[in-house]
Amino acid sequence: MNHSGDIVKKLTERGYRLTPQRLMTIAAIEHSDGHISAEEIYAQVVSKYPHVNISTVYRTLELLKQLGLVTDTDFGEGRVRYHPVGKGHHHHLVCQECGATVDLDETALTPLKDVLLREYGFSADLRHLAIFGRCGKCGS
Amino acid sequence: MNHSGDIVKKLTERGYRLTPQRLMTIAAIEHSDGHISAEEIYAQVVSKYPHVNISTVYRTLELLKQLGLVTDTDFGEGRVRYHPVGKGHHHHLVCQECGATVDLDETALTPLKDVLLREYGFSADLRHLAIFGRCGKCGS
DNA sequence: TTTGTAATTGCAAAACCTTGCAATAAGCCG
DNA sequence: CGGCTTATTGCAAGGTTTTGCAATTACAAA
Repeated sequence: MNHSGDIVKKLTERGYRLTPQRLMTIAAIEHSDGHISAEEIYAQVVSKYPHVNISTVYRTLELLKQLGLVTDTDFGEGRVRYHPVGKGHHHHLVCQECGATVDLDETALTPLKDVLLREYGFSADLRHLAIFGRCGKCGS
Repeated sequence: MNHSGDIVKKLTERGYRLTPQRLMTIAAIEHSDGHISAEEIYAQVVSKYPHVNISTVYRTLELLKQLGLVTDTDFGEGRVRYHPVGKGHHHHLVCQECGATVDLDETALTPLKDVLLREYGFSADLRHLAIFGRCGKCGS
């Protein structure tokens, strides 16, 4: 498991510049509970660096996503939430009826990943998914 | 397998009103190749009924989605594409490197669906998914 | 430490989708 | 057919995210 600072290290390794905007965006993600929205990140960044633009936050998030350092997940809230890959791998079951969410271990998706690789030669990026449906309490 | 007209039938059965806006939106979906965007639907509707508003198209799509008559799938294009459920069930593997997409049979997701139901009592709505990753040609 | 260069940012605008509200019209009933 | 009720629509505004472009700045190299 990675720890705080890993994202910064990987950015420098790959030759990306360490701007204050990027550092603060990364800090917000790493210090979050692991499911933070762009707006929430932006609020934290602005509180210490008022003239930062939210589009810079979005561009940093896009970069981190491309580099495989964060995942973005749509929980059906009308906005996406970000998760540092280093903070552990899991998925979510989201009930569309009552809104309840249950964590799902990474291994639940492993068989599917293996089948896609074996039968289609396709390396699926199945990280931090939100799977929608109906939970037991809400019936079939 | 359903055929054209099924969506309209189900709407009336459930007591929804058959407005011209809805009928034209439904026709556009049913006559499409099965992966049509809201903007494309809207263009078709407007060509015959110029004063229709795109928010009405979106509301109809949301309704059809709730009723399980269409699926909406994000292929990573910045907009969602709609598919009439009656036109057959399948998924897509989308290569994030070269953009190639491969169809995947519905059955590939059945084991996962079964596990979620058995072990979590969760009835997952795994219809017409886009699974992102890297295809064989683009390497692991 | 200064300079040069190209990556990065801020800003403004736009794309996609949703929502509140008053006006409209579908379908029921007489 | 005509009126009634309430679902549905159009409009305008707003939320989330992306993008083009000129200005800025991180970092490498002198």
